[in-house]
Amino acid sequence: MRIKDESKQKAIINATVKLVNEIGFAACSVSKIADLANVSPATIYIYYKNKEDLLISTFIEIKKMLSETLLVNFDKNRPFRDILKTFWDNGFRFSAKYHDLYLYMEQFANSAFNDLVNHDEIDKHFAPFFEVLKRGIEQKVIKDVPFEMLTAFIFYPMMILANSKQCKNLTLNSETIDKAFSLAWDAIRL
Amino acid sequence: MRIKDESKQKAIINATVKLVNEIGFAACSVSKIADLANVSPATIYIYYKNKEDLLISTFIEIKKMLSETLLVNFDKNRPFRDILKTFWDNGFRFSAKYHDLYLYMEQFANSAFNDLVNHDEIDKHFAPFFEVLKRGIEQKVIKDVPFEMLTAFIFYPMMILANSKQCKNLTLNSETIDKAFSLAWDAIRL
Amino acid sequence: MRIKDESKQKAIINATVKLVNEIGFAACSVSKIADLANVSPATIYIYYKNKEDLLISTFIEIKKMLSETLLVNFDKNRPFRDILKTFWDNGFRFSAKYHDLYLYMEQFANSAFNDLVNHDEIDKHFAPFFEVLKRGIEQKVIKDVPFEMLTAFIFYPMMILANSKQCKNLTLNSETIDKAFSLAWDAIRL
Amino acid sequence: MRIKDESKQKAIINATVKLVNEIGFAACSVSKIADLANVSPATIYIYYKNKEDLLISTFIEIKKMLSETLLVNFDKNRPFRDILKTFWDNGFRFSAKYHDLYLYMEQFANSAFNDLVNHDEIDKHFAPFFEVLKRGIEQKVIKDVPFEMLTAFIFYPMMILANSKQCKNLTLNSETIDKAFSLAWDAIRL
DNA sequence: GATGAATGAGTGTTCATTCAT
DNA sequence: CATGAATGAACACTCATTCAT
Repeated sequence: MRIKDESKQKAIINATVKLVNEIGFAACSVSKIADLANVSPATIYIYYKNKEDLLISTFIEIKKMLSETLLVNFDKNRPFRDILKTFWDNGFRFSAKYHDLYLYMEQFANSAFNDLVNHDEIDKHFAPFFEVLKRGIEQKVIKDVPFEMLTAFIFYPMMILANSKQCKNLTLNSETIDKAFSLAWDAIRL
Repeated sequence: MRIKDESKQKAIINATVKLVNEIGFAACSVSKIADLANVSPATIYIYYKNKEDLLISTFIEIKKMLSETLLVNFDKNRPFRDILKTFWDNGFRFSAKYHDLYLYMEQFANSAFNDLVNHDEIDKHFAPFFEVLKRGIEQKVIKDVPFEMLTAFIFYPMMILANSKQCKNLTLNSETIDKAFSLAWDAIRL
Repeated sequence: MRIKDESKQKAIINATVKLVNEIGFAACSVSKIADLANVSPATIYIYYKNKEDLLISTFIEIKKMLSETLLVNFDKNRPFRDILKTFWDNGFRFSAKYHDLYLYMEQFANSAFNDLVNHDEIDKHFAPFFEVLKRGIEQKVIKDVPFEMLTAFIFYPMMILANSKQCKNLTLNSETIDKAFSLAWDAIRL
Repeated sequence: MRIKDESKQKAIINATVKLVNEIGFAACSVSKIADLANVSPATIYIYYKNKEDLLISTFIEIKKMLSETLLVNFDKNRPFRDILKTFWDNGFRFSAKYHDLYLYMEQFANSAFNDLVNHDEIDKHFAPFFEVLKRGIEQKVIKDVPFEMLTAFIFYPMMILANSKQCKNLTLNSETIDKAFSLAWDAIRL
């Protein structure tokens, strides 16, 4: 048995991401992806059960990458604000470095496919982040409100600001990123 | 000649919104909409130039409704924080009252169709909101940062919190809504 | 009872002919014709039983016009060759003057609709022409071959030569028309 | 992978030709062709880019066959009249043997599709025929008139006479074919 | 007489997926 | 493993025609 060609799978994923960004989820078909990836449509079904599986797997893959990037330089012994700031900076770094992946992630998360994803599985990768928030509440550094309310003022503003389509007039640089963080921090700190 | 039956157009819009919420944008076809609206597919093309036109027009209609709802009880002479709080409450009221419309709006805004919309036209309806922010900055009540940064901490957290799909574990009531507002306010105030 | 608006009917016929020439029979729809004629699709059904009736009636109308034009200056007492030459010139005059009608006629005659036409009815209008041929045979001026063979060397070459689409490189003027007639005449004369 | 089934393509072409003859160009739809060919509509799009491509390719294929048939027994050293007579006989042979193809060709040539064909490409196959005419003029055997005028008295009468729909009352046999040729020859000879 | 609204049936084409090689 | 051929079902959209006014 030959081994599955990893370069082919990567080509498929890249094509998927690129195409979704170019023409959107609805217009994205398996054969168009195959064309762009320079493989046969049938080949895609070797690597993925079906179209849904391809789209979902790609999403999960990206989410994993994001969680890994977010945790770079994570040191739970540093001051609470600094830890959050590191997350924040890492998030923007990811959005800049892997912009296509980032936009795919957003389109996916707001599509009907999102309902089909096992989010508990994904949340595991973000566990350290939730741990930090939990300690922050316990140590009375941040407000004692539900997690979802906290993330609504940390994660989502970040996602919007990092989304070039939604924020056309805002240039992202270390200055604006810092500024934005001060808003996020003010929102949640006690 | 027969006169245009307004109830038909309403049925088409309702069916569109409902279907997008049920099965998502990508899976939403003209004939499915027609079936749900109890009209012939051809009838849809009397009221709309094509599928794109139907989806965009529906989006704009909803945006208009939202802007109108946001401005209820708007009184520019009240204290700045109160004005914002009124916007905030109106936003959640809209999301509760017209939940389907709200979810449609979100899916649309994150789809590829969003690029086809003339956003300047829509922004006009939200002008009073931007005026308020502008005055807030001038009067040194809120932080002097770009508009898009301010809305990222007011509008978008609201949209996330009001989106039942994204925030499954958060019950919205006047208490949580007030609490969330205090975070938004802390984010932007000086 | 109001009287049928003759100008409307003319507009419909003109639109039909123009559209068939522009986009061809297959692409020609009732609503497109209605648009071009500036009437409602329903109006067409006041004047014609259905689309087929419209197309056929238009064809017959044109054929009638052609037969009338062919008979201009017809004088059975003139020499046989002169009579034919008059037919010949009249034919080219018609094709030049009513070029759109001419091309419509050709497209129609070669389409499947042609089978639906009562050709005996049309042939009546061309009876004088056949009479002339008959006399020509009797007087041993032209070859004694079946009518259809004679027309194949008079009518059809004329139709081809007068069809700008088929004969792109041939300029029609009195000289070339005369020249062509000499070929036709040589073909049939004894 | 499966290999392209040549019999399928042939079935598609046959169905196309047959259907055009039965119901005409305008009424001829892809799904009807697919039904008659016993393939899925989608299969047609494996062999042809679209409907237009199918119709045009079929036309060109037939034209090529015709040109090959016309050139059977072609010997440029025989007397000029004999060469033409051989063309003439070959033409009628083709029209009899491949009557459906012949009628398809005629309908196509008089439809709007004809404008989309690259006629220079087709004319190449008929080059020997034009060569013969050219030599005939040079050797002062036939009249010195434009090519299009000559073909109008050779090709087109032949096409009409061979078209059973246009010439219902004329039986084609070697006698009538010879007779008709004498008219054509008289038309063009000096 | 004249109209635009309304439609079921159809259009050409693409879809996600499977099959044979 | 990898492929292009093959497909039934669906797609967005237009058709010829009728209806109510």
